[in-house]
Amino acid sequence: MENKIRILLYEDNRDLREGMTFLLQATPSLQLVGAFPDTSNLEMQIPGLKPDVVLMDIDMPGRTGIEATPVVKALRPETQVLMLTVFEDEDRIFQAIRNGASGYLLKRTSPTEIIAAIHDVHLGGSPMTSSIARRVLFFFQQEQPVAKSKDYDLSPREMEILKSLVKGYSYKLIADEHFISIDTVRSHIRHIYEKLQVNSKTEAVLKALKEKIV
Amino acid sequence: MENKIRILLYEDNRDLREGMTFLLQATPSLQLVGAFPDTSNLEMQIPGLKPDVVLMDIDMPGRTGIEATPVVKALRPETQVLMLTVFEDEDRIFQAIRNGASGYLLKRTSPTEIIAAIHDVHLGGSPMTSSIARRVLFFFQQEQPVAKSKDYDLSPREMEILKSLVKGYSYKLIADEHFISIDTVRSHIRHIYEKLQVNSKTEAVLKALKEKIV
DNA sequence: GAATTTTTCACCTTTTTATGCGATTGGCTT
DNA sequence: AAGCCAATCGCATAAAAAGGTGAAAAATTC
Repeated sequence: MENKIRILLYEDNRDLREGMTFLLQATPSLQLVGAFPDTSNLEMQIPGLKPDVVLMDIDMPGRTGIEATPVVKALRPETQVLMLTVFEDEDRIFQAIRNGASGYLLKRTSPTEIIAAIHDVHLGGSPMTSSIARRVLFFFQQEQPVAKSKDYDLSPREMEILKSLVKGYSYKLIADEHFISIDTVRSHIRHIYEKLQVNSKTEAVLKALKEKIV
Repeated sequence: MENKIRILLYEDNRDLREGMTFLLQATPSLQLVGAFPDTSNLEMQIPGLKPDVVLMDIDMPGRTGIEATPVVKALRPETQVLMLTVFEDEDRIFQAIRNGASGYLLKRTSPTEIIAAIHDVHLGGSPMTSSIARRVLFFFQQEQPVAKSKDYDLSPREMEILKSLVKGYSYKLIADEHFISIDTVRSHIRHIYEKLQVNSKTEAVLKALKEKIV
């Protein structure tokens, strides 16, 4: 069998910590390398214990799990952080995600699923309860209300040239990049302007960016 | 027992469709109200069959599942759409999500899990494979590099001019907008270029947008 | 109140863009 | 075979933008 997955647990509630410890130790594929009630020695423990997966409670005295997460990622980027919490509020979820957490489980998740989730993050997945996933998706849907990009019917070549414009290139550079003469670049850009209904590089670039035609 | 969950299936592959049909019909809590190889009659089927959950293949002849999803949500917002696909590429995932899909499963997901996922969406969750969840999370983490908006030390006036540049204005327009001479505009823009380390309007605009100094 | 920065303006030169009016080739359609 | 369009190139002109140099009033900082 391959090497055991090294687990480090941060959980302030003693009963929960001991319960989890028992669960983790009972699982042959996992190796619990530490279990602590707070993250005060995080800076020593992460490099020392080299965990593959950190199980992180959110509410802990001192530094919260959310605050500790980016520290873990900074100390050891390959370590995956799995948040474990009783709370399901939006703010915490997004903070944790932005801080680099790779998964987000509710504590009422069954032991079997927790074990499965640990394997999951270790394999590059992001386990989360489906209710949390829904919140994340919902947030996404809010984000980009306008995903429809009008069709300006640019030819393939014109599209390439437009992409170069969006890189901020001059006509000369674009010509070199595509091995065509500067007059050809002019020609293409003329057509692009017609189709996009603009008449300057800047306008074309802005339109391309705003309407995501690049 | 409560009412059965009404399922509508769109899947062009006949074997898969029949397999799914069998699976769904064998599940007492679900009621398959239709199974079609394409979405050509979507506009009739959704209001007629009133599905609670639509299982939507992504690749179908005619209208793809991604295109059909917003139509479903428009026709019947309370219907949950669950994408079923063999593909795991970023674009499709995000398109589907933005178009209103509530879950995203890979076809290799086991029957048990598919059934579980259906119950899940119906209860307001968003089941997705953990690998897809990872992509979604990763996208989130990318999103906000807001923290580091370098300080280019632009003066208030220069900032205003830069904003006008980002609107795509010409020197002349900017001069008019701010009631100053075109030479003054030039002067400001020169200073902006120096500070931003660029030497064209387009580059300045791109830098302003990318680094959010506007 | 002296020094510095910001904002304003001017003039001049060179480079880059925008636009008009061509043309040729090759591929695809009818 | 005729016609269309995409992609290539050329030349010419005008407009816009970039870059150099300088300078003076106004505001801010020290």
